[in-house]
Amino acid sequence: MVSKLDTKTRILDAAESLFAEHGFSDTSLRLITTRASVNLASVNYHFGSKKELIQAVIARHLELFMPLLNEKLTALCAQAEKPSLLDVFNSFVDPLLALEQQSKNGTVIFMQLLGRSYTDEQGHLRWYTTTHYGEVLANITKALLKANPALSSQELFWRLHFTLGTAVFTMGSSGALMDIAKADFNQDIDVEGLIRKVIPYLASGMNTSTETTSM
Amino acid sequence: MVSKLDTKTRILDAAESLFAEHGFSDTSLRLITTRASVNLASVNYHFGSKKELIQAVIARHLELFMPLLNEKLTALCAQAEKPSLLDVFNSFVDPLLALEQQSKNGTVIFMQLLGRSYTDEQGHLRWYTTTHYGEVLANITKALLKANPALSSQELFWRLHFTLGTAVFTMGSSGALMDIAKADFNQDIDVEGLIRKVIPYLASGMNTSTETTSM
DNA sequence: GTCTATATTAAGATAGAC
DNA sequence: GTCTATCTTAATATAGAC
Repeated sequence: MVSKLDTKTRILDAAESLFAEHGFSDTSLRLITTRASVNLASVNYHFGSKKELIQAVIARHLELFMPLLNEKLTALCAQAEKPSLLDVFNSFVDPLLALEQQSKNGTVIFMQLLGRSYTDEQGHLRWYTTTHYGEVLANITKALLKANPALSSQELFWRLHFTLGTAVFTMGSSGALMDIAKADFNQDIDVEGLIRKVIPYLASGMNTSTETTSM
Repeated sequence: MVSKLDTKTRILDAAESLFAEHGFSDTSLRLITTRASVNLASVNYHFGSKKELIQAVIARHLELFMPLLNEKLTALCAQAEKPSLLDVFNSFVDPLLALEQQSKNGTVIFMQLLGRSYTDEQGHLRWYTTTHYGEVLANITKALLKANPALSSQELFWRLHFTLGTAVFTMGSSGALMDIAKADFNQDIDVEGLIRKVIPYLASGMNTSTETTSM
């Protein structure tokens, strides 16, 4: 079985890139099975329905990403009495880049799926994530609070979602953004470069004081 | 003609809220016409196609929002030699809130449409906006550069998109976020409150220096 | 497990009477 | 301008042979 990837994997690979590119609704099973070079009926045989295929695609990424992130965060919290916000956000870099190895463009696809899962009708993601990875989410807030103890849990809640929005939108449209950067500024930047570019922005937002400051 | 809104407006009103809620693809013409209490065929009579209806919905918001924003920005640039970043971002508040008067939940719907226009396959928006409102976009960058002259045009490009991501995501999912805030923190916040809460975050990100800083 | 063939449903769009 | 009725296409899903 070294020869070729099995049908189930081929479907997952094709589905994830098409979902990320066109969204869930605009990606038909015919499109998926054609790209995967498998029979149309095999999706329902292996996954039961399109809905369950969507879940499987998202789950495959989360299963790789979440444990890696959890490791990094617990290590950071164990080692540093008061980590910097940059340290906390930098903990996301390796787990995100690890997705590149699982599938081509894995990092970008993962972020696009995150964004679509939040907005598209199929917003099961929030529920799925919190029930399956509640511990990791708790560790994220724990690390951020160690880095910035002045944050109230309310403020942390809001800023976490501001952060998520920036990250999802930026990485999700990274293809277009990198193209523009190349055309307008002759700037070559890859996914890792983009991640490292957005992190200071995120850290700054998480760090700012609530009061109206003079700038 | 004081009695009832005309068919065309009824369709636009129904379509915009459904598009914002379910996305373009997941909203059928049948759903729209049912909610608008008009005949199915009237969409094609008045707009030609679903695609053109989508454009019309977006255009109606932009036509109200963009001139208002332009006024604020030019006034700010004329009046202040070096406006603060908070001043620049505060210029968006009134134009955004003006959308509330055009249609119920207009502000949130507008931001949701912005987000969907960027991600959904129907990403004509970037083209439409730049060709129709290039002057306003230029004034946005002009104001930001006056407020933070240290920004290179490259950095400004990236941070503008970080900003857009935060705003679109936050406002677009504001319904869910406000519900959670109420349930978890007993915090009552409305759309204007949310806008005012995100602005310091945006200003901070736009202000931060590129260098790795100690935090 | 994989294939062909087909059932079923729902979508966008239009013709033509009023 | 508005309505009913219908055309055409494409989607998900399944039955049943191999």
